[in-house]
Amino acid sequence: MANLIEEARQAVDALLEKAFQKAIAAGEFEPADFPSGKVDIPKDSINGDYAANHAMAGAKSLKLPPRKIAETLAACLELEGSFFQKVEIAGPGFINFFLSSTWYGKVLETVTAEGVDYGRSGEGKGERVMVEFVSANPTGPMTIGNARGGVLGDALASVMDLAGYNVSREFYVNDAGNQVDLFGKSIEARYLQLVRGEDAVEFPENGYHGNDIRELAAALHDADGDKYISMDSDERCKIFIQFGLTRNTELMKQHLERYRINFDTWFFESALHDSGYVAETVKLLENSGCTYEQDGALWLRNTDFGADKDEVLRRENGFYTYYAVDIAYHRNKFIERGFDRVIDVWGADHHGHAIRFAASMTAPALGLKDKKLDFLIMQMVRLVRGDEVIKVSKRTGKALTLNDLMDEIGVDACRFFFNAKPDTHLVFDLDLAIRQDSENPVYYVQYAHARICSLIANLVSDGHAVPAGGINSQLLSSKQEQELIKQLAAFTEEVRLAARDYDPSRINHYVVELSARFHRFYASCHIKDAEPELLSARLLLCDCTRRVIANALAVIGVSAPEKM
RNA sequence: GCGCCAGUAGCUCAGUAGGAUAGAGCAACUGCCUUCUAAGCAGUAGGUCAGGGGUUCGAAUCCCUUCUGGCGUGCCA
Repeated sequence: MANLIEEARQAVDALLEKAFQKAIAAGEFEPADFPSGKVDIPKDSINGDYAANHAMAGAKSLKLPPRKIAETLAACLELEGSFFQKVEIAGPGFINFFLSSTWYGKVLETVTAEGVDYGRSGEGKGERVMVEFVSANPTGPMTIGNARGGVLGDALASVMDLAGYNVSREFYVNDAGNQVDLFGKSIEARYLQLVRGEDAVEFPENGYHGNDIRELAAALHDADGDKYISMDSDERCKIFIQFGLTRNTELMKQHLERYRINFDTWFFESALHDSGYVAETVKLLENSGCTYEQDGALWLRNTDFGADKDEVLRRENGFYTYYAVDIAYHRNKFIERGFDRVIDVWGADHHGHAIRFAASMTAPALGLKDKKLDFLIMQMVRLVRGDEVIKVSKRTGKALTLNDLMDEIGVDACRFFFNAKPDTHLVFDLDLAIRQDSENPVYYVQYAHARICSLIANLVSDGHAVPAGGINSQLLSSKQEQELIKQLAAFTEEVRLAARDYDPSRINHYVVELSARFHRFYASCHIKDAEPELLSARLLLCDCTRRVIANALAVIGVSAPEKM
């Protein structure tokens, strides 16, 4: 549960404050408050491992030039026994701290002691969080957009779990509404075409043209033949919808499992209708006076809550709109199920809705004042093949499915590739994806892991053992060794930031950098032929690296092979 | 029109709760395997951080503005 970066930062701050008080006592500074500065990790370690800007921040209150303040503070510092071995003054007045072997040793001890839990922190304080993601329409197979939303939501949930939140993953199944009716009519048309011939039956306008619809119709026809012909269309569609939704939902579960996503709950929209919860929620809004009737429909006066337009809750025909259902659904998440925070992972094509919807959720009648609703809006995936842009649409059935994609590039590459920063437009080149082999960074990372596993196995078979601790960390003195250890130490902090920013792609970059540092270490430091004490220390360093790569890959759902 | 997101090396992208000389991978070029996995390492070359203003000790990062691209602005979800 240790955040080693945070500990080092706090250590710098504490050392400086102590030096500051000492300087005042010695009459070097006029009495003043300790200037609040920032402790950063410089890009170039020539500027130290940690850099403090307190001297610049305190220039005004102390009425002294920053460099002078820095020099005085540095002179008063007591580094004996601390995480640091020396400081330097540089640039406009930075105080640069250089880590000591005490700290490097502590990092390896911590990783060893925490094992699979290394990276975990109590940052989230057990706050109950729901991440709702994918939630693909059950009217067809999942697409490449769901591939992105899937890893994003899943990895976000993992990162938040590790950061100490109590996280639940949910898939919302839209098994009601217009789209579902259209789905039924599409299957019906394909079924009738099977019986009466393709040209004898008209396909509904805006229907779902995908092959999966034909397959559903064929499955019905294979099983029950012409049995549904004589039936009333409404009744027939009801049966077809039931059949199609059940089958599609089952398929989505299978494919998501293959994609290594396991939802805690599958929540069905129909349940909100059947239990009267939608009606109850709308009534609540109606009673609070923030609705009005116009053109026979019931409207929510959303402009009262800061939105740019009002919304229809109930149509003239008495049916509730998706908007009303969404409000009910989110009220259910917070009120009935008690989540403190809900994060919805939505595509950018819903961002307008997200803004207006967030406004609606502040309606006092809903009683969600202390609750937090956040949206993780991910930009669209642009599908291209070389220079050609491929237009995808579930309706026209031209989409590349998630399952096809997993067949082509594998689950690991797929998860790694789609775990990109949410707010960048992702260009997915099919040509590139298909020949994505050793060019893919996922292999670079997996190779590092496999390399370490093999290395350790060889040493163990030579009679060496991974030490449980107690190594001489002073021996790990090369630049490559120290850079590697610093990266190991950063994992917990990286997880914290990924959770804070809702950006799990940070873990990708982290683990690529960690692997790079390992490869550099490996190329410059031999282990097998090192002196016993050094061999032991390096062996532990390798083992810790293996551990952290595995932990990081686990967070983003990518496998860590022992052999490649 | 208004709103959201983006624009960084030839390509794909890091870096954005202000920090020091803007980084990596791919592609190009040069080295390194009879010794722990060469799916690797070391090096060369590549930049008006879209343009312009501002804020300050300091701006790719914050503010304003222009341009370009994607998306939204449904009684679809």
